[in-house]
Amino acid sequence: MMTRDGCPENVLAIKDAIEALEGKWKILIMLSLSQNTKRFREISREVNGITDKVLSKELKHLEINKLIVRNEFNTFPPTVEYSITEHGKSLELLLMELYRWGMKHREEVMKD
Amino acid sequence: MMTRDGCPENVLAIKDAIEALEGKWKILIMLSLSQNTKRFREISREVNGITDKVLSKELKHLEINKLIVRNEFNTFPPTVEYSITEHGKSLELLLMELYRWGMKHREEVMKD
DNA sequence: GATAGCACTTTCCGCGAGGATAGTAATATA
DNA sequence: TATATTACTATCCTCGCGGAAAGTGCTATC
Repeated sequence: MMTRDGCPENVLAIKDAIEALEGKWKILIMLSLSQNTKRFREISREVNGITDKVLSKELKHLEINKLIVRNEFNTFPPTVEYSITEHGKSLELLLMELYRWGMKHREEVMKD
Repeated sequence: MMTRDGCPENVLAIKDAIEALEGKWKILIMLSLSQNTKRFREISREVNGITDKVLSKELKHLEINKLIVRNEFNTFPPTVEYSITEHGKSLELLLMELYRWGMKHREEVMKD
């Protein structure tokens, strides 16, 4: 894995994985939606401190990455529902690994 | 894992893990050092396009995170060696997982 | 005597992410 | 009649990342 020749293409896949998760909000939004389908305003209330503009952008990003789906009903005050896809659920394993390493990492860095 | 109550602390560990790896250069530097101990100029030649300033910053970041060690010899033209720590090597598994999910992710996103 | 190499640091600069705020159409409620 | 709600979009502004380029102290080489 960590070999010279593996560099370019492997790194691209790794970067794609990181990019799908990085930033201040994506994980929080995914966790919020992992409970169940939610509407825009519900998410914005749950994910503390996020602005509408940023939430809207992040949701689009997650949708393009097929981690969530958007469902629009043309009701009179607009109704839009967001839910996690199967692919989105497959993140759970990766998040577990990140969590595991992250914990080890914190211990390692804390101890002088 | 992806439960409501797990949110705050789990997310911190996950974010630490992501933060240790995110950005344009960290993974490339780690891959370069995973081969063997190297000097500043060697890394800068191998990691294509990085500037001295950024490389210097990234190396500091990696050192603080105990993923690499810096060894300074006070020779007349300065000699400094960087090498991977045991903790740094423990990244390999995580990178494998990121790679695996990243590949699945690319397939998923590519197919319409 | 000029130049190159090393491991940085410093300064300047541009761009983009993201925060704050306000606006939109349409309806229900007070 | 005024206001709240919904899911956004638009505008403005600030901050920080990261690139380009040059400087530093000292030596070895041409």
